[in-house]
Amino acid sequence: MGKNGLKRLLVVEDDRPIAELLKHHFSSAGFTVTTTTDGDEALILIDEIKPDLVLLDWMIEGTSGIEVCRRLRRSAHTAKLPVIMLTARGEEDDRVRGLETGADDFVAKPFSPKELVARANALLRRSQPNLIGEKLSYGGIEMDTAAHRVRRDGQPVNVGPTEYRLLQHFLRHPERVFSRQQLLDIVWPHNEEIELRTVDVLVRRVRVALGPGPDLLRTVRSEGYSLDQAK
Amino acid sequence: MGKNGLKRLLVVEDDRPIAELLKHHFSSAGFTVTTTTDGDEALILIDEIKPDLVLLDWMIEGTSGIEVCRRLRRSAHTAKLPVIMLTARGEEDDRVRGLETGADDFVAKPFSPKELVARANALLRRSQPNLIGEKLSYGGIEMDTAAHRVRRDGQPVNVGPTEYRLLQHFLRHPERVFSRQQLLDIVWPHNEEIELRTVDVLVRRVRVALGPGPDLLRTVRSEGYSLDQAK
DNA sequence: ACATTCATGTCACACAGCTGTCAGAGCGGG
DNA sequence: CCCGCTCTGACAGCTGTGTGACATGAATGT
Repeated sequence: MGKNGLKRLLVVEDDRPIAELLKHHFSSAGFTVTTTTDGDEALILIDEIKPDLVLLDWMIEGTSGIEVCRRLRRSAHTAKLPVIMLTARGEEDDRVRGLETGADDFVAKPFSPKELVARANALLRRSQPNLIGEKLSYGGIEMDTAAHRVRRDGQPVNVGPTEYRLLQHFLRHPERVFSRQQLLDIVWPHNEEIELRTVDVLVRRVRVALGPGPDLLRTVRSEGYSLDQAK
Repeated sequence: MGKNGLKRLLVVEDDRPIAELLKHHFSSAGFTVTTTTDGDEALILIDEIKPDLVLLDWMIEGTSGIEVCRRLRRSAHTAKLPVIMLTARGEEDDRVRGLETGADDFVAKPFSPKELVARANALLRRSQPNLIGEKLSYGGIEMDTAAHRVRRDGQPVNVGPTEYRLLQHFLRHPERVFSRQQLLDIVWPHNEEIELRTVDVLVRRVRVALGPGPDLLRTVRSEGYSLDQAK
């Protein structure tokens, strides 16, 4: 897993539009996405960037998707690397063969990007149990997403649902400024007709909830807020 | 994006009443709206007016909506152009196919104009974000645009928004002289009716903020300023 | 079903920090 | 030594943010 809780994803897909589509959706879902169109390059990239998950098109240039998957399974280093296979054909045969080669999941085109993201996250949760109980921490704040619990310096912290999501987002992307609008888009399920200033209030509530000690939610005037130790 | 922050929108819809409805609502929401009923004409218009967003009906004359979308994605120039698909049918199949072709969002008729506007704005926000964190540095000054933070020789530097933008511009173009007028145009959002001398003051404030040590902001008499190590 | 508690979004007001401008002093080149 | 340009400190106005209170609505417990 990358820093900041960002999940690294490698997309191996030679249909550029689809690759772009995937990149876009997975980026939005909090993945760091690398793409390649070539099977051999994929194997090299996997060594280099050590992704947490691979999306593998069935039919690609160079070494075929199915072959890439086999090789991954053969090497101890990558034997457990989660792989989702993509195929243009929806026949059961392919599905069976795909899973036989060691793919963890198998999605037929056309697919729904949302569903694919959901499956990817489900797979990550399964294959990296520490993800289901994601342990986020920064500057003395600890969040256990499994227990849905937050502590600061060991002391329990009480936050409401929205405050929790806000804090979680900051913990996943520390030391990075988000505008009020971005936070609304990300943290609020239905962001329509919600005042920007509401974010201020929520930030304050999180601050209060976190109790005394250094204020870790830095206000960046005219920009937004960030989770940050340094004042 | 057009001047005045007006967002250009192209509506491709052959049901005139609906097109009018859309035009009306999006105009109210601050969009400059162009409409067409024909897919082929849409492609031409997109080249001409370079919209920031396209609303694309599924079923239209000429080249179908789905095909228009595919072509947009194929061309590098328009590959990232945000597209929202509209369809009369609400079936998941269409939704999947719509997204597969590269549409960024998909709205089924009948739709709520308000919601559509909200989604359009959300999409625009997401498609033109400053997500990448630039690391700028020069002569001991470091700027992390993601964290919105500046250091000099490791020491945190406190600057206001305008000073930040000024410094950022210098860091992006070091060792290069900019006139006061140029700096006003670049750094100031609304540069109307602002005195040239004001730049002097801002430069000074940045100098002060950068603390002791060599003055990296070189005054070029009767020309302007530049970020420069050599005195 | 009801009562109660909790969470949430909004507002009004207070406050702090930022911003643009000015006038006078300082500086450098010719 | 003079002229033109730049630096500096002060200041008033303004924008953006912090804060407490409140009404509403959802969730919870009885």
